[in-house]
Amino acid sequence: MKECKLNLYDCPVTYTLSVLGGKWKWLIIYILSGEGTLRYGELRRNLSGITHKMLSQQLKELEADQLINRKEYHQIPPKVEYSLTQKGQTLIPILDLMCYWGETNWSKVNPDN
Amino acid sequence: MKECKLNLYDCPVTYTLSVLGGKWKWLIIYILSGEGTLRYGELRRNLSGITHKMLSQQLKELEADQLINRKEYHQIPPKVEYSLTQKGQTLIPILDLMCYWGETNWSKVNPDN
DNA sequence: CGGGATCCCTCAAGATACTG
DNA sequence: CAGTATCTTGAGGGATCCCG
Repeated sequence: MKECKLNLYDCPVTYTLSVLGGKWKWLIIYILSGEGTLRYGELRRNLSGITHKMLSQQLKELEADQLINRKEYHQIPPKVEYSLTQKGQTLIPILDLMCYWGETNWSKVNPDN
Repeated sequence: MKECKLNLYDCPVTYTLSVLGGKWKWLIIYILSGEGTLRYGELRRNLSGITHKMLSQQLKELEADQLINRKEYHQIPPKVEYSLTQKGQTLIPILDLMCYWGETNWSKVNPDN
C-alpha cells in the first residue's frame, strides 16, 4: 500500500483511495468484472493508451493487495490470466455506482451521446 | 474535464474517474459531505498535508464541474465558504460504499484498529 | 484570509531493449 | 507473450512571494 500523507490516514475512505489510487486500477477491476478472465495482452488491448510498464506495475500492485488473481501457465510462449479475487469482486458495487453516476451526469454534458 | 487517453473515453466509469481524478477530490467531497459548509482554511486544516496550491486548484476544478459551491464574502479579511452542490451530493452514496469497503477490508490488515 | 503567479525540482511514467 | 531493467524526460506539485 502506498504511503499516505493525510492525517486522514485512519479514515476508511482514505484507505480505499490509497489501495485504488493508481490511475488505472479502477478501470482494470472494471474490465475484469465485465470480462471474467483475461490474458495480459487482452487486458492491454482493452486499455489502449496504457503502456507495458504501467500495466505490469498496476497488475502487480493489485495482486499484492489481493484484488486480482494471477494464473501463470508455464509454457512457451507464456500465458498468464488475470481475474478478480473475491475481495476484488467486493469492489463491483462501487464501480456500478460510478458507472451509473457517469451515465447520469455525462449525458447532460454531451447531448450527442 | 481532463484529457482522457483511453479508448474507454466513451465509458461512464472513465468519465466519472476523469472528473474525480485529482488526488484529493474524493476526499474534499467526503469532508464536505460530513461537515456541510467549510471555509477555505478549515478545509485545509482537515486535509493536512495538502498544499495551498493543490487545494486551490482542486477546488477550482470541482467548482468548474459543478460539484461544489463557492460563496465569497466580500470583506477584509476575505471569507470564502465551500459546500456541495446537488450534483456533488449525488456522489455521497459512492463515498459511503468506499467508506464501508475501507472499514471492512482495512481492519483485517490492521488488527490494532 | 483566500488565491494567483513564479520558480524550481523531483519523481512518475514513457521509450527502448533484453530475457525466459 | 509476459515481464523486468535502464535511461530519460516533463509536467505535477512544493515553496515562496505578492496582492486584494
